[in-house]
Amino acid sequence: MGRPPCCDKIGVKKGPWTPEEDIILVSYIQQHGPGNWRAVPSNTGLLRCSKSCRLRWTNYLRPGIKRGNFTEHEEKMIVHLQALLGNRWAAIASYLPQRTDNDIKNYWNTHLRKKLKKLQGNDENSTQEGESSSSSQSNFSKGQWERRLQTDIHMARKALCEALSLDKSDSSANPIPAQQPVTGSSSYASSAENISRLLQNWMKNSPKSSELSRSNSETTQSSLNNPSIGSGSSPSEGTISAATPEGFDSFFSEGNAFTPENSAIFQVESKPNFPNMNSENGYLFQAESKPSLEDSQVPFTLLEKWLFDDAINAPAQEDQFIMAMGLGESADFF
DNA sequence: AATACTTTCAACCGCTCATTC
DNA sequence: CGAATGAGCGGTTGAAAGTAT
Repeated sequence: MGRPPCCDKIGVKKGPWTPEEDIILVSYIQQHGPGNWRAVPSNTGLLRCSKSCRLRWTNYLRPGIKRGNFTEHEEKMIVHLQALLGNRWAAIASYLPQRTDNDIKNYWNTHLRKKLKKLQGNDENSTQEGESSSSSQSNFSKGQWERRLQTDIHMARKALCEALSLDKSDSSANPIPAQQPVTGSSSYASSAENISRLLQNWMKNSPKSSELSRSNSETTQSSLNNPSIGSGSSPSEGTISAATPEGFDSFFSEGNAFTPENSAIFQVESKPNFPNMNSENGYLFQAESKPSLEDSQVPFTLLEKWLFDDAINAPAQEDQFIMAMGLGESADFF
């Protein structure tokens, strides 16, 4: 039996996403929620692979994403976590909820690695490494690997402890500032601003000029004109009003500037608990990458209990454990 | 102003693990 | 239980933007 293939490569569009495609995707997810990516291209008419849709959502459109310059604190976190976890960008990103793994990976490769290299270059007389920390990992001795393993366990304990403590208290009890749960309008707003900015740029140019600037926008335009999209040709799939030409125009007309405040797409209740999919008002965004409070209220398994108990007893101060890992010196990096 | 070179980052590719049938 | 497929991850690519000559 099995399932049909993810997506046939024929007719699948590649390359940069257009604002129109973004809107279609966001509209769809607003109504149906993230997940079931396989169904997204067929239900929206997007000529994109499901994988591409997921990537676009998680790396760019998802609420709570912060773009632009990394703060010094974020840099430090990345350096520390990279030293601890290696190139496990998803794991690192889980400690920086407003950043995507792709973002962190790019930032590491383009900025931090060079910075470290420079630093180590200045320092190389005293050390034999003289390479980036990632490449130097191959030189890890057995003891270093053991230490790293221990660190991973420590991190797991810590994360579990924090996740479990969430349902007892609010986020103010969170020991790691950057790990605040993505909640409510503020995080959402940053993403909406991203899209708003993107779309405002797009609006500055007419759709025609936008078409010219995009190599494959013809296909997008045709998808917009596809009557199967929007206006609910498939009743069970709901409607994507912004995806219709009329809806699209009115959606971005002067009076309907795409802002966090008035966008119908991005209305999000600022409750600490994220509502479930398909609530009365349609799907409201939830932070995908963070476990919901309900999720953390599952009964403890033996392992979780062990981790949790141990974490409580352990001196879990981040600085202490960073210092214990001999990484304190990397703080001087800045 | 034109060209070459470098940097940045969004997106793709291929792999692994999880899930479904 | 095994095969097929989905989802997610890390590495890599290439177009666009920026900078130097």
